[in-house]
Amino acid sequence: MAYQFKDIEAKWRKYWADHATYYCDTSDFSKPKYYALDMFPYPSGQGLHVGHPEGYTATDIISRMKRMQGFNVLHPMGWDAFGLPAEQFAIKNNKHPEIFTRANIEHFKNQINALGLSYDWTKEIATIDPDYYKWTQWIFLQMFKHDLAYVSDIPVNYCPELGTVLANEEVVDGKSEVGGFDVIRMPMRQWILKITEYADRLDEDLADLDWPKSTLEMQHNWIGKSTGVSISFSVADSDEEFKVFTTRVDTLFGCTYCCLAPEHPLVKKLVTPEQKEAVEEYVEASARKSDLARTSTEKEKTGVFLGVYAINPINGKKIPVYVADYVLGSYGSGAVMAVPAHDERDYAFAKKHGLDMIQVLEGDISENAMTGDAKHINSDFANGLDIAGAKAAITKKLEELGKGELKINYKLRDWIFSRQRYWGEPIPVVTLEDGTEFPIPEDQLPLTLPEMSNYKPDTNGKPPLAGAPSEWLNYETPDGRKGIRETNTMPQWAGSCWYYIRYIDPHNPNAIADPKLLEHWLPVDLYVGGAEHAVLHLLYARFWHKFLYDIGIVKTKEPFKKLYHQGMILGANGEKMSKSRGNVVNPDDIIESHGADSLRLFEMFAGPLEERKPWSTTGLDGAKRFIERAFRILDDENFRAKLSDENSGELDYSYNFLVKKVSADFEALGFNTAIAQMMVFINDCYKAEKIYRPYFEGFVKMFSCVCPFVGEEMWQMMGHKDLITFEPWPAYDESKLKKSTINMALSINGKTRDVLELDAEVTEEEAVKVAMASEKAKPFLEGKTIRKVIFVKGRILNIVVA
RNA sequence: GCGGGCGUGGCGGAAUUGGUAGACGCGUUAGACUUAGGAUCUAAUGGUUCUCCGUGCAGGUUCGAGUCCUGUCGCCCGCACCA
Repeated sequence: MAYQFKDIEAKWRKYWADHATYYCDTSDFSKPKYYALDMFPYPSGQGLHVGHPEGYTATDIISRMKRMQGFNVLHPMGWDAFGLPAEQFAIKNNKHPEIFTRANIEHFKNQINALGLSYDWTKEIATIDPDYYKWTQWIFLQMFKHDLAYVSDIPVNYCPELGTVLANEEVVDGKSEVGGFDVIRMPMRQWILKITEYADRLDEDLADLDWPKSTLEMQHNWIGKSTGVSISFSVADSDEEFKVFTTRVDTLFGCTYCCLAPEHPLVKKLVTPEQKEAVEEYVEASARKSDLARTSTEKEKTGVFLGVYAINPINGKKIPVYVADYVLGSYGSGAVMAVPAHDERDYAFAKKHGLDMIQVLEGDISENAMTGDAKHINSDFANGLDIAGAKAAITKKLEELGKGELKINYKLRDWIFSRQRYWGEPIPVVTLEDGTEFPIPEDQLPLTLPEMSNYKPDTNGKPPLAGAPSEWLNYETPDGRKGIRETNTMPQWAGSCWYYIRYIDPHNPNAIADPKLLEHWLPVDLYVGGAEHAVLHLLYARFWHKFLYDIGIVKTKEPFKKLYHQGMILGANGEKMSKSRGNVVNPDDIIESHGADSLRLFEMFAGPLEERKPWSTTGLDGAKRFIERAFRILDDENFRAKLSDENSGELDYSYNFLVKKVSADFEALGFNTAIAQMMVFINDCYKAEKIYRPYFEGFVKMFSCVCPFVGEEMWQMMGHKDLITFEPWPAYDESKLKKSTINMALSINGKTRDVLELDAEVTEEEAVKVAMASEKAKPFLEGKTIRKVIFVKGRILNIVVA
């Protein structure tokens, strides 16, 4: 009958759906649990691309193996469904964004089901469901109550084009990550989450995670912990003082000027009348610059003298104070002490502005600043000390003077959590007439989005919800105080911060999830998704999880034990797939032409999961060919006749090695090599006189994890009534892996000269004897003296001659 | 500049972690079967002056190096004035 993939896939797709085959009873604790999670997709209008099935197939293979191994497997899927494209659709068509979003979800779900992924759809969630975002809002309220959410007028990344504020993480090169529009900095009233409060724990707990090194490193750098000293500089002839942060307090004697960021509040206060005009012009100019413009002038260090002087607390020296935009207002205290001799940036600034340079460490500063370690000079009591010693001595002195203290700073900043958008979770807080923030009572959740006639933000940054009906906007507290609802909404990240928790108990009306279930199912055992989320989503989710841990909701410190990033599938030409390059492959077309099993097999076989791999049409053909070769053994009567209930022993080694290798490789997500071994086994079956039926059944079980449709079909063809899904995972017999004879390399002076067939238990003397008789080795041994013999049993025999 | 990763046949990639380099697949070639096949099966397939040469390049350690060390070149990803 040949391999009719369309019929086979349609048949099992329907069967699995009708029978809810992959339902997971999360309250069944009788078996060990395994939680395999995919990063849930944003249901875009384009539908799935071929990158989606890659990660999804990986977790699906693991899920299927774990089920066979007797685990209770939770393998859910859902929708990260708030987002910009839906809002833009709403604005354009003046229709509710949910219409667009629900249609996309429907499309995605059909596509995903076509791939044969063993999701338990009874666990399906969407972040836009009020039953779901009720709990997103609930978590926010808990954060508010624990002082982790607050409102502030702060300079933010505002994108006029998108009409909203963006998080620092959402701004790339001064442009919005979505759309690539210009982003400017301006002060606005925003909700902020104190992620910095968790900076230390987010950093330290990275050590316990089984995550890609690069991702751990990225998070570590993003948090950017640095230890230094905060020093107070008083302003000469004034009561004012300002603080600077430095990691090189040892160079304090070399400080010849100070710099304030343009945003620093003291700039306006301190500037002298003579310098006022120049300074104000400079401050305004840098405010107008986008982040991109500010960073693109990397080499050029601009700044203006304020006209005032500060006192270096360590030696009482008067030094000039500048305003310069190479100092960031958002890091440390927004002010620095400048040591041109030992800091490259200060060096460049000092050269340009003709400022003094005092060398305080030995070394050459004629061309560049000297930033390495050396003996201190010109540093009074710190002379002769190295960096560490001078740091300690000067810090101690500053502490005695009351002018300095140890301080830890982070690059990580608090998370700007509000967006001037319609299509997001409403923030469940009301601003009362007296200006205070009132969290709405929990029994009033969910706070649902109101129906609107216009979804557009206004040009002043007023959110769309400001135009909501007054019944929605006006609020009265249970004790009769009046107020106006918050009209900002949460960012898209909110819903994805905790979705893995809701899957465990998705319909619970009374709690985020049943505590007993949470304790049993967390953490997630395996989490697979794109590397583009290495900082954003994964850092935010860890932050929320740690908060939920602190308030006793979850019992694990970290949400995701093991993380894997699937590599991107590139176009056939090795370039990134894109419409403009015309190299986009649509999974629907492949399912139509080759079938979902072939698509899955190809994507898993193409190369290591984490590597980027080019698409290959011939490779896809090859995947299908392999399925056909395996299928033929049951389908073709000549092959079928070879199946035997008696073991001829021919395939003993091949099969047992297969089971061992596939078990280990699957566990390590090494799917390409596992599949290669399956191919070897099928090749061996083709050569064999007889195929021992249980061996072939074992093969089909493992094969079905990669190709579930044809796997299930073949299982049925072998006469089974029950599904292959819950069959026990094959075992292997270690004793069958021992060969009686082995091929051992014979090398002379390290170069392989012959391969000897030897008894597996051969001794060194016997091996050497055989080696001496080798025709191939003879020319290299004749007339030589044996100096040394290296014999590694089962591996190699190396004879050193001279 | 800093951090992370990677360089192996015509191509995607293997290599028991220091022990026969090139598994498996793609492609190519030959043969079989066939009215025919771009289907299927079988076999061959790193290069080569037939003796060697081969894992980006140059050294080193070792009986033995794709694997370890030093230097160097190239590519990819992230961060980027963080004081």
